[in-house]
Amino acid sequence: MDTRYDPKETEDRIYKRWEESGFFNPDVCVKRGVTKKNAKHFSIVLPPPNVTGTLHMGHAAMLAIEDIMVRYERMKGKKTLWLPGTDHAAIATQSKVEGIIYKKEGKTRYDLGREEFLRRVEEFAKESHDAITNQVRKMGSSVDWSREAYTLDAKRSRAVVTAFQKMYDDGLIYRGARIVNWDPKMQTTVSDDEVERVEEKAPFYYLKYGPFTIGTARPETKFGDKYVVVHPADKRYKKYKHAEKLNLEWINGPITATVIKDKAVDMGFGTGVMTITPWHDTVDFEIAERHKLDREQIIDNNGKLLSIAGEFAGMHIKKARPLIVQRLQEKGLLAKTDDSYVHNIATNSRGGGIIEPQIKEQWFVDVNKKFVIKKSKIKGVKSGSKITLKEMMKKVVASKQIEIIPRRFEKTYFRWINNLRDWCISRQIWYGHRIPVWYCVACGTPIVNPVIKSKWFLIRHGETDHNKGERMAGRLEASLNESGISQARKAADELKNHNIDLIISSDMMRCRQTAEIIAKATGAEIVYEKQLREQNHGEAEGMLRTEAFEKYGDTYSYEATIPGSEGYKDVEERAWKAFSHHKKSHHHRNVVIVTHGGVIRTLVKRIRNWDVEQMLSTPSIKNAAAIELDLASQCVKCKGDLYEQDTDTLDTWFSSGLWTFSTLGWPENTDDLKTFHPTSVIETGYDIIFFWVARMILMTGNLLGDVPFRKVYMHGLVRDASGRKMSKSLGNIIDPLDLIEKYGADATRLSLIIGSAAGNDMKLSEDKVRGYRNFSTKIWNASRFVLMNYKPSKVKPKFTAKDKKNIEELGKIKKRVAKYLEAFDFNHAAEVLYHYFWHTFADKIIESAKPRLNSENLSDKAAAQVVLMTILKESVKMLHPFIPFVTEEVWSRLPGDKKILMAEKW
RNA sequence: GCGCUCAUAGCUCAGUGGUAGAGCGUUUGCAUGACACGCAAAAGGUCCGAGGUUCGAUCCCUCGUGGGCGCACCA
Repeated sequence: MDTRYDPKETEDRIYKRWEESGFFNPDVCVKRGVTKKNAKHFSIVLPPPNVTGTLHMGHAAMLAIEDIMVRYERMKGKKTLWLPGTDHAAIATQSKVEGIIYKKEGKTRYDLGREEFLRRVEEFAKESHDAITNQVRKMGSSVDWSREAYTLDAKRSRAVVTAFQKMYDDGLIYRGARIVNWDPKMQTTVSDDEVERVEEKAPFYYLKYGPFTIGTARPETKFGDKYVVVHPADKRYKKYKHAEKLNLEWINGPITATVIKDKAVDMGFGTGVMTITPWHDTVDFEIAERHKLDREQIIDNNGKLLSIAGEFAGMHIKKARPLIVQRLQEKGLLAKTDDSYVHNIATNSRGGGIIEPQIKEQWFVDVNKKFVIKKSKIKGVKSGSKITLKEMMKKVVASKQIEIIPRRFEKTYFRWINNLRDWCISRQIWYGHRIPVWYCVACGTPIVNPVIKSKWFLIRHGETDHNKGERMAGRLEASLNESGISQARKAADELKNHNIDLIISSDMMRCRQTAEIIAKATGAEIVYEKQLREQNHGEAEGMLRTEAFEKYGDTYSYEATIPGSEGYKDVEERAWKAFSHHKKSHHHRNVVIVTHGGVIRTLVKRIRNWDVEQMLSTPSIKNAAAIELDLASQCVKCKGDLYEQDTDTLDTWFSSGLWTFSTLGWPENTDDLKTFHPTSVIETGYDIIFFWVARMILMTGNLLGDVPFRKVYMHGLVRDASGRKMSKSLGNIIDPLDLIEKYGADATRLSLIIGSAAGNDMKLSEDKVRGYRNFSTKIWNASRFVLMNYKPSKVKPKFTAKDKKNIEELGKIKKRVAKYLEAFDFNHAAEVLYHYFWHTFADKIIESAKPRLNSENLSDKAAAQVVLMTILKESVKMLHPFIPFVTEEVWSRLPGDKKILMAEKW
């Protein structure tokens, strides 16, 4: 044995041994007699790391703490499960991948299209996943890999859909138009919690608004402001009555303003007068709600001004602002400018842009609506009683059914719940769970999670030279040109993923060719249908559009205008008849309909229940573009049977909120669910108490009528040696893998445990890690010494009083450590052990044993040997949860049975 | 503005209603048959300030000072 312990040589080998032993899996522990069948359970789900990259020191701390708990409980004989997994982290991952692609290829997600973009994200997520699971192993985490889960895998997706449906049925999920946080950069809504306020210095303008002076930092929102609000108690504006109308000159000319009195106004701020923009401000929105005021959209989804802005319309707000100020100045409406104004602007914390509030139709979770809690396991709430999500969330913590460690975070928790508004759960990003709602194509009625009988695709043929040349090609035959062929191939490629059974195609050449390409890719049979032929243009066949237009007038009319031709009306009749007929006979098959631009327009008109005008004002779809429809049971409202799924995805926290039970097999009532839920502890950083902890409580309360966990243990943030947050921009990030490489996982773990209390941030320096690396070496060498002096003999040991005292002290240490561990005080547990092993065992007990080990008095010698071995064994066992690798390695070299240390009795 | 939190040795941090602790660092000895990633010693603190409760406060309470964090507002 070497005088230096080499973690690099040891750790991977030992982790492999653990994995192969199967003892990470509680079922194996029971089967192999390590755990009793009827033992109590101890379960933790690993807070799933985001697949946005690799693990940082915070994750390392989390893994260290959880592994201590888990190893301790396992050694104490509990049926112990630590369930690992990863989180798709929808918006964060998408944002990250979008950034990478843009940087590398200069392309946006729209350039790639939904399918290709998602493929790229999945690829990235896979790499992250592999890096993460490798790191989790390197840390020595005793997680049960056989149960590993991903928030976006099939089982978890099923849980998400089931959850959505139940909450929808309970009336807790609703769709409504409300003001939301819109991120123009990522083109999506974000939840209130994901909005991060950043300080900004901006000029503050005082504007003349009739007899009033109003202040604003955002003149570009002011176009539509026609309400002027003052506090009802403000004496300065006493002479203006509520609802009084005033005519005044504004940015783009004279307007009529209405005076509103509302307490939301802060009399002390600025002039105490404000105008409101309900469409783009939460407070203004609420004022408008209270007084039933008009709302008007000023800024579009891209941050550009709408037509209300007059000549500024179409301009980005950033560009428009100085011009608008200039205009105001020219009109004499600018009273003064304050350049020292500092305010907070809302940004999307997940790598997005500056938030522009918008009123949008979105899906929400209603936190104030009562629902019936059917089978309640919540203290103080009877089965069958009614409760709101907010009330339930408060109750479980107030009643101590869930204990938060450290206690002070309860206050933070309650505060958050009190301020909680309905949770916007729909996102316009692509990576995530599609919202499981379909809309009837004809009337828009929503249906949650319907049984889809089949998929129907309407696809236009690929390009021909006639298309390209803007020629009237109705019945005129033409074949695909080169780009038409490649368009068709691309379309066929995507259709491959949909198990196409049948292709119904127009029998004209351009469609036949397209259909054949699709058939080749999908293996589906083709049926030709004459009724799907393109509109007959009669005399005008072969003419340029412009020529025909001159000669016959409107060539796009509903009624036929060209001699010998069909109008759209005629096409609609035959095409719809054919479509309906095929739909009836092939409703159980996935069908691709290949036809022409004009035919698709008329079919879409029928399917979507449009009027003629709407059809005519909607342009033809592009060559080889497809419309995807789902066929399901008849719509309750209009009897239609074609549906489209909502294109939005769910907030990532919707799926992670189910984590404690979706990982255990819910909605199936599995053995795992019965055994391990509610979980014993959730251990996480205090920074995600709202995002995650609170939402798990919310979801579990509604879906299971229970709590997700008994205890919440929150660790602090890991900071650098001078207390700064570790971040890329500061360049002070310490990679856990580097530390492990240099000093070993044991040392890395201990340095994250000792000297840090629950909920308090910890500072980490390499010096500290080095110190604990030295401790590993100490254990190694002390063990070496005990071993090389341990020669079992037949002589009966004769123990001294000191020996007995030492053994007694060992027992006391054990009790103290256990007490600390059970109080989640890992810091002290580890410190006590550290101190005991080094300064009591190694420095005192071993030192004083040295002469006895060389003694001629054999029974005294034997006693010394036995005492040293006993203490060593016990110490190594106690230390194992903290520094599993060295202890396991030492254990394997001790005499006696060769059981694995992680499965020993503590 | 509301709330939380921290202030103890040079540094990083534990801690307790009764004479102050650890690691690292510093100083001084030691190549002592486990270990120099070590051993043996040592120096080093008005426990942020003021007041209060108490027989007694570093600890409990109040106020203050200075850091950190969260939430809300920001027209």
